[in-house]
Amino acid sequence: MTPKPKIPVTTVNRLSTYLRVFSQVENSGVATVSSRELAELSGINSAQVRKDLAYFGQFGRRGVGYEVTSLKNQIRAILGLDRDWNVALIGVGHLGTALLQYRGFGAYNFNLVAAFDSDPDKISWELEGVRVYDIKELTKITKEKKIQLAILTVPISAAQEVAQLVVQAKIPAILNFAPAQLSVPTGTLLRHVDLTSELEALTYQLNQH
Amino acid sequence: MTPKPKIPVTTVNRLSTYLRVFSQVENSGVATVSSRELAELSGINSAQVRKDLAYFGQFGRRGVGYEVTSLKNQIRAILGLDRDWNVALIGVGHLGTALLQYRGFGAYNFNLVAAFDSDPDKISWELEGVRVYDIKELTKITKEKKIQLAILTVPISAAQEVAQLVVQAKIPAILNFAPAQLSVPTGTLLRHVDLTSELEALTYQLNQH
DNA sequence: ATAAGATTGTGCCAAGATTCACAAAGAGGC
DNA sequence: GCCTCTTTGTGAATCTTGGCACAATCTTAT
Repeated sequence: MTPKPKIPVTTVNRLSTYLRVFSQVENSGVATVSSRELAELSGINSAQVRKDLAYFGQFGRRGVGYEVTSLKNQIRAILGLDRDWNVALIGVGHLGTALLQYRGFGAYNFNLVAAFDSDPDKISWELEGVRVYDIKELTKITKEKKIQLAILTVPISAAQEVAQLVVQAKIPAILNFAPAQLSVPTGTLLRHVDLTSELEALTYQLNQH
Repeated sequence: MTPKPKIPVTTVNRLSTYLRVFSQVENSGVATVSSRELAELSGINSAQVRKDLAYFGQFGRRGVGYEVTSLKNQIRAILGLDRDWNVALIGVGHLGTALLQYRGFGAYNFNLVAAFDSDPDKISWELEGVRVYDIKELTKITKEKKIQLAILTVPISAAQEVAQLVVQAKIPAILNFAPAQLSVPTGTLLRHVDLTSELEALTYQLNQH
């Protein structure tokens, strides 16, 4: 039914940046903001800003700019942040524990509703109000708690195996922190955050003097 | 003197992926690998793989493929991983502490040689063998320990201010985990990892059914 | 009303990245 | 030595993304 707009992936990635800038601007009490100001605050070209926003509708007013609060809410809706998302964290090691404690996730629309591990010493613990379940219960708990996102913080050796369990449990999206190349069926969304490769991109450039 | 090859940034980002795949393949004892196999394991088009690798030299042998161990070392050298890098972690909160404990960094060529914070309760502590210094000592310790990379895990409110201190201390590269838009002078390298925006990219797609 | 000033939305082109497709080069069998 | 098979390296074609530049639209002042 929709006119099939074909939004570039790069545009979607930038929406988060705009959202961050809007929150910042909103706190300073400004009511409207122009694409030029937005460009300065985000480091993105102003024509790019206008084009990105125009993909989703005509949000601006010529001669004035964009109404901060209204556009912030529009972007939130586009990103699906006008509702809550239930998140599971799989792998309660160092990184997993830190993310459990990291209030950044819980703060907005992401509810960490369950954690999973295979280590009997960790199962049944409660960390920051989140219960740790046996990974064997993943499918059952996913249904019960309506989990829609899985954050993978398992060791590299277990990553592909656990990814398969996530797919079987019908969780439709994975954010993978394990430094492994995962293969999932089309239909499952997958994103990869690799701390080491971020550092490597920096050392590459440092290495070129 | 070099013929100025102009490597696309996207290519550099993929080198880390190839490196990961090579380590995996090497462990399974295979001596050579073709661009088609590499493509399957990495999810990247085989012509892309060949072109990426060809930017840096003629590493393959026609009819055979690429020699795994040799090419792995070549890529490591290109990324600057044939030598060690001294890393400082700034901001010893939940996420910072987790990264200190995360052996993934130390494992390869990244030596976490110092941590910094402004909280007197944390200063002088030692976590995982890494001493926590007062942020006021950043310039001094940077010189002493030859720090080349800074990982920023400070609260958003302090991020820009701390980034300025890092620049003043002449650390040439920053990996920023704070969900803030930092501005640094050209000459300082900056990369940004935002966990929330990664999740948002997923909810956007989930939201489109 | 009208004019001056600001700022959006977008057509168009340039730059960049990806993929195709094929000649060149090596391997291996006979 | 020659034929077949494999696989690289790369020119050309295609697709994607970015940025300029300007007409269209709105605001405000007089």
